[in-house]
Amino acid sequence: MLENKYDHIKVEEDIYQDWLEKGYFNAGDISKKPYCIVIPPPNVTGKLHLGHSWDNTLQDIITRYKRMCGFDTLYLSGMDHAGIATQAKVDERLKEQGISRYDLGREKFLEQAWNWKEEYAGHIRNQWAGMGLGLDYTRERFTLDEGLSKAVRKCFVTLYKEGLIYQGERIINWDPEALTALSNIEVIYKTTNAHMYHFYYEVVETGQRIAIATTRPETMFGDVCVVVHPEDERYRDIVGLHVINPANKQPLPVITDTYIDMEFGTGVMKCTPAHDPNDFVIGEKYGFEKPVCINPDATMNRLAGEYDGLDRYECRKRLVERIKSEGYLAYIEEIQHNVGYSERTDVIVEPYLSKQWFVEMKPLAKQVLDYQKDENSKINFYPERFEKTFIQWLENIEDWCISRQLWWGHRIPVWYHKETGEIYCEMEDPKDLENYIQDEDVLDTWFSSALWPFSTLGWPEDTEDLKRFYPTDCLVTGYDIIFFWVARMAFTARHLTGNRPFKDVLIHGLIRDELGRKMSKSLGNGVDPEDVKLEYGSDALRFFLTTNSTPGADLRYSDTKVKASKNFINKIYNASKFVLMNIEEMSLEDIDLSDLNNIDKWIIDKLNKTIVSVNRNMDKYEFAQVGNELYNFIWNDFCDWYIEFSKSTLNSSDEKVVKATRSTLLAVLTDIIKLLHPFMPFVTERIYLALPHESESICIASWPAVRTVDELKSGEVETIISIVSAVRTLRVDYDVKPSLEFDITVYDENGSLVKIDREIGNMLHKICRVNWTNSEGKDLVIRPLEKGKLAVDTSQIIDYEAEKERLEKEKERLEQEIKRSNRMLGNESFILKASKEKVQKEKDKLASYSSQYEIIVKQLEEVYTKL
RNA sequence: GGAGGUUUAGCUCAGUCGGGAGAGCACCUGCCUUACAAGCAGGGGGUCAGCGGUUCAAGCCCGUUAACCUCCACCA
Repeated sequence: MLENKYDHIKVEEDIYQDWLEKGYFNAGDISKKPYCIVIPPPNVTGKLHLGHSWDNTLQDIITRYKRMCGFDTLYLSGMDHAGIATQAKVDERLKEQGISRYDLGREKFLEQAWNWKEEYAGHIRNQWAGMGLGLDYTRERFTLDEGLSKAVRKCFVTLYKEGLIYQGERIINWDPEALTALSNIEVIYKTTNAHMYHFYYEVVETGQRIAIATTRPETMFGDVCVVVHPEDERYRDIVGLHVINPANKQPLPVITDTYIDMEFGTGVMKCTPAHDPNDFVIGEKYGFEKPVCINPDATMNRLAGEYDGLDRYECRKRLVERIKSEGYLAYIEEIQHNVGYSERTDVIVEPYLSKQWFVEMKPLAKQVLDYQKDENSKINFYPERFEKTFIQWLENIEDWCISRQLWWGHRIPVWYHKETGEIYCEMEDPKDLENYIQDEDVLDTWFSSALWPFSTLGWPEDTEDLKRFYPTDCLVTGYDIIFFWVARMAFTARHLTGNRPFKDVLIHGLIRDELGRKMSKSLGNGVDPEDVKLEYGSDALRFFLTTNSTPGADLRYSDTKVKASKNFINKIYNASKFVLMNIEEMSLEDIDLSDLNNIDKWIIDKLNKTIVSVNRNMDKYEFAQVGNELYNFIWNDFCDWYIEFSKSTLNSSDEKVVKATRSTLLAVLTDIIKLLHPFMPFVTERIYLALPHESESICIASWPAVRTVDELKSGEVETIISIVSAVRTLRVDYDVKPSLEFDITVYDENGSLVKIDREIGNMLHKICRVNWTNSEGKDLVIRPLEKGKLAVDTSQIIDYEAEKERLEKEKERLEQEIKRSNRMLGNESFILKASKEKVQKEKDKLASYSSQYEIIVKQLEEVYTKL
């Protein structure tokens, strides 16, 4: 039995633990077809936020749906070591204790990091439990575990041997706080107020001055030349001569290159090959040295002379002052330009010449792009437009810097021979390990994430799980990580497994606060899923998250909408209570749908249509549609009409009628909670177990199928509904007190009296007293129905003036409709070109309008005689 | 500079095959009717951003303008 009042905390407690103990989420029934979604592994850096709740609920909905549809469903659990992010957190914790990671050393630091991981993995699992996620924990993986480390190594060694991973000295993005290289996409460009410094450079040979601009004067200690366009008349005379670098007084050769844009600035560029990617290319091209003048921690080095050891910005400040005092500062321009910041540490990234490991992306990207042209093996994006984003990025891809100067991560599987310097890169460690030194660096976190869909299933071993569940069926993730993750999984999968990593990608947006702002720590506008869960329940949060946006769109958190979801759940709970208290000791075997009355058949028919449509939309990941349909069916059709009708039929003296109603109530409710289960697993389980049930848990119950019942007489229930609605409206129009009596007569479209069903009588009885008599000849209010009309004796209360106004208004509306309809039907092209059904439909409408119009006009005449 | 998105009721958003504009919340009126006041019944409210085109028919397709948003690239 259900508790009298719906209490989400009580309903949601204990259920999850039971599910886990029974092992419903553990895949392995090989008699069924497999279905697999791997969880996007959350970082073990902290608690999960609302974005995770959204992402995970979508995955959970799909897998619960598939499980009920009879698939051997694997929703694979796992977490990500999150290199930089976690290392920063552990650093921070150590700092609170007054120690740095260098005090500890690599080994001890990693111990700390593993402790951190265990701690946060526990928090994360608790949060998953709170959200009700049907994860298979027996297969849980961690990006740094043994198996995945092996996969990472296999990937690295393979690509290395194919020449697709290489070591090179390039300009990379350097994070001077984390002291590591970053990939291009880990740099966030922000428009920043800055200065453009224009300095004078004196030509050695002639003494003339030219102006050159820079935004980063401190890098001038690394300048090797100045460059002008070969066709630039202004500088023709000084090409081949030298200018004095005002920073260090060293002469710089003036060279030409067509890279220079004559229109930009003064048309002269200083070239700093070690601190700028474009300058690097020029430096390479002309064989210049590439002097580095900044240290990894963003202080200046010896090349900066008197500024040696100073922070880069302090150096900039002092250098500019000095140059100014020496008379070589032309002017300082206030500008706005894009400055790169580290995604993780938010410090300004330094473009920096450094020896790093790279993946050559062009050939790998090409494989994916070719593959996207094959309808049968491409990755299908939902919504489709994100495929374009994906493709454009791959088409313009640059090599991926994968080495990181961190400790927390996969150590690069490369050893250097101590004497020969020869490189060793194999699956096994070198036999004579003492003769080698391993590369100090670790791999980008995304390098291991890129293998996630197959590494978690056992790759590179040819495991049963890999054979069975790979390629996975669907990946659910936000559009913000298509580049970081989706694209990289696509190419590793294609190259290493010869397959797509997943058939479908369902993309969602970002979750925002009530005002549409991104949720962030600095704004303090984050909403904690735990708080929402406590106040409204996990089911309500899940229903809100998944039925309030279209795929790919952002979602605003809305307290009132979560509350509305909770109210919906309460409605279902109460409806279930009603059903339970009316089905007596009924069991599933007692359900008999063979002899139903029209209203029973009507709700079953509505249910059938709902099931068909829900299935279609579930398969398209259109969960907002599903939510809407279920909401309308349950609230409007089932609760507002069917349950209300049932209050009458349940009291019937005819046993058959009672049985049919009970059967229908139970059958429909059972299907309703099954249809809702993926969205709100807790409350539906609670109700399911309170009802007579087939399975020991709704998690493993079967998805509803369309039920066959005797054919429904079309339109009859709609007619009843329209009569009831018409009377209700009348009652309000005339402000009828419940004690007043109505005499009501209903005529069909041919003007014959319609016999009123007991159900209608009972429905109306709740709002006013109704007598079903032939009331001809009395003072009547007439209201047209879609077919036929309704006559009500309201002689005691009628207000002819008000009635006239209402009728005039209705007459006008009908006139408009008739006009519109006539215009359409009078249009030859419409008759000729529109489908037969459309034309017939329009004719039917016109007929209905016309008959209603006639009724109104006649009634209006009546009313005018009374005025 | 390139790409994409958004614009529909007071607010937040749906709108599938092109065929009479929808929901939730808010608002107004009346109801504690024995599942539910977290509720019931009734109601008001829209130039579907503007302009043009295609079509018998456009919120939907095409073009264009505007405002806002996002991503990518980025120049001394």
